[in-house]
Amino acid sequence: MRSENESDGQKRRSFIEEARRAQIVASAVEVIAEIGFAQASLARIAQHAGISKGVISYHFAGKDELMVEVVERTYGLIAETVGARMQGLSSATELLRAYLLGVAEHMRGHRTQLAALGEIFIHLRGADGRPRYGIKANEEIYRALEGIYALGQESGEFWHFDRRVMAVTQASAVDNMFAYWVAYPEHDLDAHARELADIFERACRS
Amino acid sequence: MRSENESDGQKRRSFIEEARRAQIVASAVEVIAEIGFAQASLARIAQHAGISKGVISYHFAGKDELMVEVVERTYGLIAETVGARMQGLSSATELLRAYLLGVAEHMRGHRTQLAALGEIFIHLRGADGRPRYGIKANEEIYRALEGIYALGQESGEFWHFDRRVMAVTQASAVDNMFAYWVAYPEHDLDAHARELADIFERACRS
Amino acid sequence: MRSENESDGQKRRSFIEEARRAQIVASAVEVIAEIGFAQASLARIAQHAGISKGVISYHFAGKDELMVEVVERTYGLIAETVGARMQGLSSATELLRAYLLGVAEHMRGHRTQLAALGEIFIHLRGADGRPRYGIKANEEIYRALEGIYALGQESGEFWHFDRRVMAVTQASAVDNMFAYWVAYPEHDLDAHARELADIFERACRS
Amino acid sequence: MRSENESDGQKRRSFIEEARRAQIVASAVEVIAEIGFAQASLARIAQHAGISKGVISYHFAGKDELMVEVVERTYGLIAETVGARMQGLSSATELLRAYLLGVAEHMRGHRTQLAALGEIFIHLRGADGRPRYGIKANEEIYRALEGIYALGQESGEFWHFDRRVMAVTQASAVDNMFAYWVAYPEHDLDAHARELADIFERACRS
DNA sequence: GATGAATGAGGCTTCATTCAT
DNA sequence: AATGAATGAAGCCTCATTCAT
Repeated sequence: MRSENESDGQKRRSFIEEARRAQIVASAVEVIAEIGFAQASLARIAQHAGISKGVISYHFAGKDELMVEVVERTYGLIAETVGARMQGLSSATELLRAYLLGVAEHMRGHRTQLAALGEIFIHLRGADGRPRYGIKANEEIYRALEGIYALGQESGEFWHFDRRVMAVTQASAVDNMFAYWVAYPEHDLDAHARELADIFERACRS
Repeated sequence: MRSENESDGQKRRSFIEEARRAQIVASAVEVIAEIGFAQASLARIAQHAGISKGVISYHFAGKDELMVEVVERTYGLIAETVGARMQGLSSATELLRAYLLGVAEHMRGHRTQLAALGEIFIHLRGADGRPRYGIKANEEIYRALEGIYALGQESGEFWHFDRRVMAVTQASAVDNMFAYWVAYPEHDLDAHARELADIFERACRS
Repeated sequence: MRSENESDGQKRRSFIEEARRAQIVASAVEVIAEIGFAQASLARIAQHAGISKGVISYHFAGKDELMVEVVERTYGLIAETVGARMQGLSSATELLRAYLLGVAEHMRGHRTQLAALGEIFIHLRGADGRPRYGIKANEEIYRALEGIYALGQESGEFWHFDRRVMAVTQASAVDNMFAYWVAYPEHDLDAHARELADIFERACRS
Repeated sequence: MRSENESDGQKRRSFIEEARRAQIVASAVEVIAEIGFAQASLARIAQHAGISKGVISYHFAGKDELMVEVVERTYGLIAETVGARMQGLSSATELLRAYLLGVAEHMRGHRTQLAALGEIFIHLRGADGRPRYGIKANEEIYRALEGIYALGQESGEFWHFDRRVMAVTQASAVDNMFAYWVAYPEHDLDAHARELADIFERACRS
């Protein structure tokens, strides 16, 4: 099993292995986005990639590792892109708007990945049977948003709402914006994001 | 199979059959809430109810029909209760607040059902493989909220936001409030609902 | 899964289930004796019994449970038969002879079961990967033999040898007598047992 | 494949190949002793040796050939060592004692190899599905012991017991002494061997 | 000589469903 | 009305072996 080599933190993956992993991840994304997590068996993912079922087992320790890698690759890209857009902004209002518009703009070009990500977040469970990415996995996002709110409340931009409730609300608004867009592809995602920015600006400002 | 009789819309179910269906539905709710939709096999539901696996097959055409019935029974109860609380109110602001507080109060006593409902909404798929209760199943709620928003916008209470976006946002805020509470049982649901009412009042008012 | 009912200690098995379990156990014994534990897949056991593979899964929680049941049924019968033959004897020498001759006589009519039992003892491993019936499973036999030796040493029949070493030696002598007989069916088992009784009488007597 | 050259009986192996084979054999011994024959896949043996899986396939015709080589190397060493210790002795009693003490002393320093050897003896099967080293593989030992017994019976040291039964018994006593020691590492192997020598002296002497 | 990659068979398990009683 | 029994498909995983580089 190739994947055991990772333990020392060094990337020991050959070029070809990296390519295969990427290919398999891409295939998984497409299959999951199309038929849903529960129906996305390794057999189907392999078939869609035009490879043997065993290849996946060779490159990944198991289905879980594959799914986690899908999440990491996809999610990492998002965080990177959006984070860059928020660089240099200082007012809480600007930060929130940049976040909303940025994440929407990035996702506009990655609908399949978005759909797959959502499926995995919802369905993937750990060996203990509990969701691997449940609500609790949002903690990082909640903290980040709460930080921005605290900034705004200190500067007087925002009123003294409960930051946790606001964070949960705003995060869910973003999640559902995407879910709505995945369900209704003709929906104008950018306009939705702008409207959301307006709504939360009003909801937060003092 | 008994269930074939339902097609004509008449209730032909005997008392005993009705009782069995209710018992099975209740068992399904508990099992799903505890171990999740994916792990809730008919065998486990039957075992938890203390009955034979075959009984479920006898009373329900299949697993799907059982799940649909779980949703209908549980969801119907909510709509009924919350609808009653909104009766007689006229201002849009009041209606929204009544809705938020009402649904939270009702759910506070039905956490198991809430958790099961969420699981089924997310997981259940039709014979075509597409989600049976996806975002599109929210259409009814969206319409209802949009109606209230239109009221408020006409009366001048609300500014002229995009009603669909606001509906999607508010519905998601409610859904996630519950999801958060299911994950963190010690979370103060009523306080969250009140805060949410404040937030959306600010977000909507002109 | 039927087998979950056992927990309360009551036998809730229907007649037909009991028959099936017996049939499956018998099939497992025959297959294991013939082709060995490692090759005895559930598929082959089912095929040899003329039933579907799923039937085994229905009646047994898993392969492990089946194997354990094979051991219990077979081993229990031996202990019962041999125990009865030793009843009423008092001198240590007599007890040892009765044990050796008794177990041999019983086994003479159960060679297939003996072979299967040996295979399972050697091969079966628990979930932790360690042998389920290793040497340590002989502890009970060792204790029983040591009891007899202690009797003989107190009465003066036996010299003061190390009881544990003698027990390990005698138990292994019996095990290998059977293994030899399984390998060489024409070998005279009863004569071997009588010779063994003579050998250990000389080895023990003071 | 290199190994095809062996057929003519000549050693055509290069130094490096010989080293590799020894390394692989050593790795196999360690892995088998630790996790058991059934779990000792080629992948694990290769990983433990720090080499690629393919190397094993390159140097050995298959898993079977590797296992056979493990046995031959390990077993050969034992026979050599113990044989040397018995050189020059003449009385049957002395020979048996030297054998028992010698093999125990040698094994005391080779527990890993002993454990691996036991695992292979028990598990390895030929292409026909029958055990490659079953009881029948003990024939050589039986013959050797029988030779000593014949010596003792002729010289009058021993009574006229059945030599085959005694050989099977004594061989099994030695095997199980080791198995017991592998299971209970703190067990005093040498003391066990001395006790065994006493026991069999009493069992054999006229 | 050595390696990484790929394969395909075979194993165990789970499960919704069907059926005879 | 209910049950226990049986089925067969599908899923994931392991592994010895083969092959191109």
